[in-house]
Amino acid sequence: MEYYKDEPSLLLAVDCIIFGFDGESLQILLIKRGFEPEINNWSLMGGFIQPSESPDEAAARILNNLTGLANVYMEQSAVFGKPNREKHGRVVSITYFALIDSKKYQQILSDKYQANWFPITDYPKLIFDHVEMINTAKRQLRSKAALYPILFELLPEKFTLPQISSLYEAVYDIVIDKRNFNRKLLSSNLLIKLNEKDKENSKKGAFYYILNKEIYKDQIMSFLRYLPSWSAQDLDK
Amino acid sequence: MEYYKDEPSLLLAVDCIIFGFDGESLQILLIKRGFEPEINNWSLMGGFIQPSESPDEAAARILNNLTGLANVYMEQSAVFGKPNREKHGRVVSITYFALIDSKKYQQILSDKYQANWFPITDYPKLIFDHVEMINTAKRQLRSKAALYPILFELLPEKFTLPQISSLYEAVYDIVIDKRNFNRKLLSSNLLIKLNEKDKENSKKGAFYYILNKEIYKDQIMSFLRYLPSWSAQDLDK
DNA sequence: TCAAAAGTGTTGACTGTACACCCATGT
DNA sequence: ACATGGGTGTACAGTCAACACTTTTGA
Repeated sequence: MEYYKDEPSLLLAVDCIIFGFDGESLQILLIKRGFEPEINNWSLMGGFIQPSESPDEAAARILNNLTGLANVYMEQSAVFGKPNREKHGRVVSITYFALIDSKKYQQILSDKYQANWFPITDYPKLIFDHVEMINTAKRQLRSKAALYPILFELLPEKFTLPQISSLYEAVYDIVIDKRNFNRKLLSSNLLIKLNEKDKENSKKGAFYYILNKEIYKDQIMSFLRYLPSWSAQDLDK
Repeated sequence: MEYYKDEPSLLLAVDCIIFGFDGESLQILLIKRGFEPEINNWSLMGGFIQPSESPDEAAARILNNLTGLANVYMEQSAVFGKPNREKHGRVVSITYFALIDSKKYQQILSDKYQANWFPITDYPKLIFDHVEMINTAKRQLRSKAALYPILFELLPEKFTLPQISSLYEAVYDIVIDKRNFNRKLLSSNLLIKLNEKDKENSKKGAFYYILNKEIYKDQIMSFLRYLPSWSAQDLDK
């Protein structure tokens, strides 16, 4: 630090916005904060970046400590750093958003950890600027998902066509014509049909599909052009 | 700081990737760094976040100090924070990208400041991880511009149709059919035709247009669907 | 008069959109 | 047998994509 010794240092934190999907609606994972200040109030999962780790590593560590989750899709979202966003001192926070299949972890989370899923449309009061963080992440999720097929990260490995359309309906808050959407989806070659049906959600049963990983890896969702004439308001809400 | 006093603090910097367009090709603004370490080597404009300012304010201040520019389109790009990205101590850097009409500032910049425009395809060796920062910003610029009409920020207030298509050709590194592109552009109602021609670049002269700010404000570039079947590789280069 | 860039129109292919019915099954 | 959700087909409309020539004017 010989050169920079006169520069002001500060605390750098990470907060994770964890989106989940249970087959019906979009959810968000929150915890009762485990340390002061604001202990026991609902909050995003957060923590401080340690000297030995990058922000990405910190986000993965924090997520793992607080929920047991690992190997989850996660990406940098935004930086929140207004001087007074925390009253107790200068803390700048980098947010990350994660996408997971919330059904897979429902039990583990509430048993071992103080974490709980809430509907994205109705969650408790949060500390600091965490609501703003969630809104920013939601906006980014929509933009990103308009170009890349990342929403599949919210589904189980085997999923059905009705599940995908519900997912898109939940994320963009729109109504989708399933006939057209399914056609578009299938013509993308992203999906491989299995000889197996999900009988949980209907009597007839819906065929399972899995992702064609080869194509998925770096595919742009041109098929998403199907979504009806967006306006910027739609994406920015 | 009563609660967080045991947490590790660090230095938070801001680096600005300033994209410019001169009517022909995409450029980037670099300076000879004015302080140690790495003094006098080419670098992005950077500096440390001060206690009284948000990251956004720091970015604007640094840009203004080093170039005289103000009121420029700027947005957060990404965070770079691997523990050893700078050898002289732990510094995490938030990058911003800015878009400006480079012709407007050509003289001022090289006279009063140590700043210089370079082609985005050919610039000098940079310090630290600044090349990676530029590549990330380029990728984000492409994604963002595929959904929002932000590239107009790179043009002067009055611009011509040939200028817009050159701009899109430069940003996406593609060849555009001007007949189709112009038609699409005009049908978006984003442009207002002036009764005045730019005679600098051709003998016949090209009509000037200005943006229809009302529509521009929150318009999605659905017209950009014109761009030929992108693949993720195209956007990610 | 020639060179250089601006501007303009048409057609066929494709993709998007709107719309309604039958299917398979568990109860 | 009926209620529930899954799946399929067609026709019209709109957008995209490919294509070449004329216009203007300064040198």
